[in-house]
Amino acid sequence: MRMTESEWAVLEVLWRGERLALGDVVEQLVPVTGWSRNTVFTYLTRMEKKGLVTIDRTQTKPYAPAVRRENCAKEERTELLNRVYGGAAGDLVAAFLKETVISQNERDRLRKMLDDMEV
Amino acid sequence: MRMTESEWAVLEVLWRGERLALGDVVEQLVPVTGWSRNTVFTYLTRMEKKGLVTIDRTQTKPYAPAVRRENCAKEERTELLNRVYGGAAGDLVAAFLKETVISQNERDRLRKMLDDMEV
DNA sequence: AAAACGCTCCTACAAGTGTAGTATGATAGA
DNA sequence: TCTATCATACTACACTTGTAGGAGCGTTTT
Repeated sequence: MRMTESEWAVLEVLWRGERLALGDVVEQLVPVTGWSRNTVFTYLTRMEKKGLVTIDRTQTKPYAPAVRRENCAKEERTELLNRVYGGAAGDLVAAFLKETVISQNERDRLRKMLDDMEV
Repeated sequence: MRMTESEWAVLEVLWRGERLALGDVVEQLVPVTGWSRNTVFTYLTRMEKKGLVTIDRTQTKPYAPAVRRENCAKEERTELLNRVYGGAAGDLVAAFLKETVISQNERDRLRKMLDDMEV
């Protein structure tokens, strides 16, 4: 299931470190989103139901992510790849390369990755 | 605004060619989605309101996309790039390369693109 | 202790999405 | 021409998402 941008924003905060108290989450999220404290709380509890967040109610800092960032990133990548490019990764990568400026270093890194794929 | 998978599916059909009659859309969409004819119709009219579809009610084949596939693909790419990678295209491309098998030809093409970016 | 503040819970409500059913008019075969 | 089918329009309804408000409870600060 695709995540909304709001949910991603919440997780982004949780991914930044250890368990957090509501106040911590609010503090980091409000400048970005402008949400009220209750809105943040609602997101957290709804996301618990969906298995995106864990809430350990015995702790003073109950909130933590229930999913790993890299897994979510992968799902998002795969979803885009399949839906928009029918799985043709070459095309997708080409599109990104075409429209983005990538530094010398990055280019070298990518070239190396391509080379390593040989055989 | 992000499009849902369902909306993408509808557009995918419209992008395949010229104007279509409802029956045409239904015929191509139902095998993939299993939706009822009415559901298809509802999507089309709702998507007209959102500016995703044009309906020319004077024609026998009234339905056509209102947006170009490549533009939508670009939006989706950009959205992913920014939300998940904070704009770092190199990382995103690297992630795709790492997890996907890309043919010899594709690799050459991508290498060439990287080379062409020099200076 | 009374006031103030933070946390949790419950409730709410509009807009958007998924998924049709129904009614009505147009059309095309039988 | 009668009937079956298609298209369009309108309506519906549950669920999700965005965005809180209020009530009750524990804690900290006067």
